[in-house]
Amino acid sequence: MVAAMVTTGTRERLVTTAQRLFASQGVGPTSPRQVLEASGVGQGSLYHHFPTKHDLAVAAVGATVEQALTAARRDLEGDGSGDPGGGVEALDRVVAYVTRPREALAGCKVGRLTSDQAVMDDDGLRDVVTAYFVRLLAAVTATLREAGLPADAARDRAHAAVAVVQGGYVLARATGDEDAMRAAVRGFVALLAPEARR
Amino acid sequence: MVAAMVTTGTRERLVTTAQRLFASQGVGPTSPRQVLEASGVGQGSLYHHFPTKHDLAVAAVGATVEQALTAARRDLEGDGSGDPGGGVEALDRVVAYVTRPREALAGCKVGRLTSDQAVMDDDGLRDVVTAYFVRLLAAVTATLREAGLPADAARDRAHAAVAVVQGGYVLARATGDEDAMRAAVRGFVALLAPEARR
DNA sequence: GTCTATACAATGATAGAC
DNA sequence: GTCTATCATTGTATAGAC
Repeated sequence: MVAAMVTTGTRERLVTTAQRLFASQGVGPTSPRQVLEASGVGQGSLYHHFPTKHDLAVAAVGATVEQALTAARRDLEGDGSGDPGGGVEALDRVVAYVTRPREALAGCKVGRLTSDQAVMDDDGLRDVVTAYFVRLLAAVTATLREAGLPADAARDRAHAAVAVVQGGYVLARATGDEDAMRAAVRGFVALLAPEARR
Repeated sequence: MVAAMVTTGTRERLVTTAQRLFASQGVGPTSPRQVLEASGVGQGSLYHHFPTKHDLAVAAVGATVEQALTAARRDLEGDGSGDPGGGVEALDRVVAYVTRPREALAGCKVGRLTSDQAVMDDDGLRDVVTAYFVRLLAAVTATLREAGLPADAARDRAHAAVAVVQGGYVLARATGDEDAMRAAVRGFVALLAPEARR
């Protein structure tokens, strides 16, 4: 209970450094050597805390996924009152989620991993990515149901909403223009909530 | 004029093999050695035709992009008559484009490259990817204008349409479920063309 | 727990014979 | 144009001292 706060240790530094490198280069192309050099720890330290690259990747990708999911839920959850009008209306929360400013040119920290062969070939890592999208889709679907959509429509539109964001990242990176994501989101929102209060 | 047909040579075999490997593993993770072994040619042959991996990648990615663009245009172009009713209506052609059956679990052969650091760090390769999406977006935008949308709305909805397809690939790969792409597309089409003739 | 040194395979390419 | 042999570098660890 006393030592619990002092955890800005080597292990944590390795994880945050790995998160940063994974986000910018992907998991496959990032070597353990790069991580230890960028974090300033020695060879032995990394392999003490994380015997293999897989172990480091699970820790770093897991942390990234938790952070991303937390951010999405902040957008999507109402005030819990259940009262229409008690918080922001459900459809507006979905609009808030898709329109949230994003670093479009960097790509989605999680979505990009679906093209990372080192991730998809590793059962443990792939499961972390799968769980992220399953939970994200469930949250968006629930919010759309709250907005009054029937189950099938809610499910399909939730998939479309998340896909527009993911595809927006792809378009922004491909064209080198972060407005490409904004255009995609605008096009979708105009259809989903034509009267959206902006 | 005589020799022009006999071109099922070593060079072409290398390109098609590279296309296949790039599509399944990405460009970065595919080694020249894998390409020459899979195509059955010798070390020297590959490096004779393509002095560097970059040269091989430009040829293979360029071919893939041309094929993808040709397929998209087949969906999007009318019969050229300009007559409403002379061919399939413009909005239906956009619906045809987004609903075309795709190997969702494999990911988009071009879109995946935006997460491939080896591609994005190479000016020549990145330009090929950029050109693909610029031309694809232009084609979808033009078709939506033909459908009667004003310029801004056509541009935004075209971005949304292409993003839904790209994001559909991401969702399908992430969840391991090819229906995820179909759900995203269905959700989008229900909004874009509620009365779509299916 | 952390450090330096080392091992061993794969990558991307070159050399030079045929 | 194609082949075999070779090479320098990087990736992923392991060994063993402190």
